[in-house]
Amino acid sequence: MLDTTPQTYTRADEAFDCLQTAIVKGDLVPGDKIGELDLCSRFELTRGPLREALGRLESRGLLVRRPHAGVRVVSLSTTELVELYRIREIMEGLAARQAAERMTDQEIADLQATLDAHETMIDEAHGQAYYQAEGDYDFHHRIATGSRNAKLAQMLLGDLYYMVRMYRYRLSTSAGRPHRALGEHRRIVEAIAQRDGELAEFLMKRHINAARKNIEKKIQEGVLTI
Amino acid sequence: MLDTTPQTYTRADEAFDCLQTAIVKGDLVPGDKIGELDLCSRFELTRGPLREALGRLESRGLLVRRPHAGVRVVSLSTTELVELYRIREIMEGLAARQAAERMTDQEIADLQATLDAHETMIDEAHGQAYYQAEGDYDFHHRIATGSRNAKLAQMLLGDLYYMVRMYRYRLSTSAGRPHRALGEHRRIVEAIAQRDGELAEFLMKRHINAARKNIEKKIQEGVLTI
DNA sequence: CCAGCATAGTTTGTCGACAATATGGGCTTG
DNA sequence: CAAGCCCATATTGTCGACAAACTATGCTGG
Repeated sequence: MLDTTPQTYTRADEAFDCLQTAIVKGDLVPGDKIGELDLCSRFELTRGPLREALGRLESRGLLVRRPHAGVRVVSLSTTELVELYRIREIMEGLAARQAAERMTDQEIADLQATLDAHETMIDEAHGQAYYQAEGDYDFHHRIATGSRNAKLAQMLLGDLYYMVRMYRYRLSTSAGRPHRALGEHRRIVEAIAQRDGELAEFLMKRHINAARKNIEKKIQEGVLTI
Repeated sequence: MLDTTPQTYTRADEAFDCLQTAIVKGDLVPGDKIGELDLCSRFELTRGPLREALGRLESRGLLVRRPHAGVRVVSLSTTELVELYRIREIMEGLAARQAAERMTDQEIADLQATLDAHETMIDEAHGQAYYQAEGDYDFHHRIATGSRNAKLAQMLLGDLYYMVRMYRYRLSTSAGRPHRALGEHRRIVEAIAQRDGELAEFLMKRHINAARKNIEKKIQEGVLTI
């Protein structure tokens, strides 16, 4: 009885994944009402597991639900989106600090390899914001798990990232930003490799702060309308 | 259509509240398995709403669920409990900063009144750790909501506090700590009243840091065994 | 012509029963 | 006598139907 891997994928889990990806990909647009039986027919499942999944999504803040009145995808205001980045800033800062203290050498090497792959991706598909976003997500994902702080990783990966990604596809990254972001990533990894948690935290916070300011600028320019 | 208050309390919400309070109060002990129909008979409801509530609780990390194998209350290791306080430290620090910037004068006055009431509570029931805990909770609750950062408040009030409270009733506060904590609270509110966000953040972080160290000390002394 | 209300329709909340799967006990076998 | 296997049981996952509540349409009255 060493590896207990019953690993039964329940329909509710399936429904949860389907809905979450549908929301992130933008198939389910924020704001408009979505009926339960519409979702049932779309994802080939019954209302029981679906409702369970809806409850979970609501609890995570991706859906808002009013009794007897249906469920709709949460639509963040511009200020709420900015507030989200304020939270990211401190939480990812902590993650970077703890990652610097706790990541294995192997994990750090992998992380550096990831950045190399990321660089070629940017060079090849110059302007392709999608790959940039995925690479960026991968980077932050590894640091969150590398922190060895289960609750922190859960909050980042389970709550915040999905909300950020949900709005990211609209935020076409500005011209030279991918390269600049990559440089920032590189410096963060350097700090982690040197086991300098304090510096890693500082750099990560500044990195996310830059992203936040970038969004705020776009909002003020009127480029971004939510 | 000014105040849309249908506010229908659904059975699932009821189940959610019942379970959450039962977990926090310690009626449901961490670790041991709890059957669904046991819960149904205990709270007078059917399995449908119950399962929905279970999904929500699981999503929030208070329950851990294995398919076909039942559900059990999460049991934190000592390191996980300490990690929780690391997260609290930064998040409540941010909350204090934003509260200093955004709370209304009225809210600040109420907060000060709360501290006064809290002081008399401590004097009257000296040693009664329960009231201390509730007053402490009230204080942090007000600051979280006062931050005007919806997501931040949701994460603090919805996720972290319940987990902390779940373990708090075992952590009998040490002798002189209530008075010291009250003093720390006072200084935080002072900083908020002066609209000094930076100072408020610093003081709040130090306040929670002290609480964390207090717990770590007890763990090392062997007083606290989870 | 507009405002307010009653009603019909649709959607959600809830319930009970059926099917699938993990746990525990007894048995067989080395 | 111990270890591994098999089966029975109980619990969980899933489904379809009924009841309650909100939304929207049409009507009446001012």
